[in-house]
Amino acid sequence: MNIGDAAKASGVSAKMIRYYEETGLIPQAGRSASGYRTYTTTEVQMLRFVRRARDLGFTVERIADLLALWRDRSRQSADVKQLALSQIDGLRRKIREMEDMVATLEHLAQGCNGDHRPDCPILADLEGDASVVSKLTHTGQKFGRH
Amino acid sequence: MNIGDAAKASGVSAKMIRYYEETGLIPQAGRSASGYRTYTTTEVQMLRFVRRARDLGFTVERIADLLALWRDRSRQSADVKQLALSQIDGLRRKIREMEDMVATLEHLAQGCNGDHRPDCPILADLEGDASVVSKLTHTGQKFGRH
DNA sequence: CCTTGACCTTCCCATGATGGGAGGCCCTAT
DNA sequence: ATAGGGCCTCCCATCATGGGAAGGTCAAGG
Repeated sequence: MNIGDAAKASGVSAKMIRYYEETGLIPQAGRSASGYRTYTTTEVQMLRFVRRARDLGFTVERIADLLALWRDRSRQSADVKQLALSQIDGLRRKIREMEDMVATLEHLAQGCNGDHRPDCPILADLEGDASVVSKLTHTGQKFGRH
Repeated sequence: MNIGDAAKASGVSAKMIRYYEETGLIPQAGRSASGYRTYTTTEVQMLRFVRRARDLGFTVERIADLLALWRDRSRQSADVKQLALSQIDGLRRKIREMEDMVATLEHLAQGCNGDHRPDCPILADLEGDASVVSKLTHTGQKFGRH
């Protein structure tokens, strides 16, 4: 089948299929006499694998590792599990960071009455404590304020 | 003060300060006779504002909106709050997506014994159901499997 | 048989936020 | 005067993805 059908069947866009091939994530596809890439069901399955792994947040680099293990029939499941667990760790870390942001934003938004008046603790917080700035500019000061 | 000190005082790297200026997020800095950018405490405060907003996950584009409101003394706090709430929504959506990934990965990892044997439900899941592939390749089939 | 439209090819460009580095000028302290 | 550190601009890279142009290919229908 041609790249368009492989894209539909795998959920990976034709653009990305070419990109994955170019960067070596997947092997080079066969070519028809006229130069069209051709795909077998096995190759489509590999593309689905990639797609699924992307959906789970793996980077392309990690997916290369996963594909290597996939192909390696003498792999140890511990190696696969390790990749999955470290992926979970990475996701959890990012989740925590974003949860912190949400908590801060909620706190700030809660203090903002959200009406026609200009006063807003959100901006006040972003603006920061002016004393912090002057303190920092004091250490290593070369120019006075002007 | 020069860009290096402004960077230290604001927590924004000199590289990024130039980038923000180039893209119009912040106004062009003044220049010394020799062409060095010079910064006042007011400008450093603006940089701190940007930095803080970045820490809260706002994109540079959103920060431009925030800065506009910051400068607008006749702003309505409702507008600021709206930006904050929509930022919270965006973060929550991403958090939910990642939590789904974590849940799936945990489920898969839990079923993987993680030993020396090659069998692994994680890979099996990524591999997908072969019947799905053949079903998809059947609809719109142009080439048989070979 | 030829046209039409859908598909494929490669190549270049853009995104967003950030960093690295080269080549060259400037400033200050020794 | 020289050394070192700081600053300047310009170019390149990242990561995964899409857009689009210019041109070749293929199948269907007139």
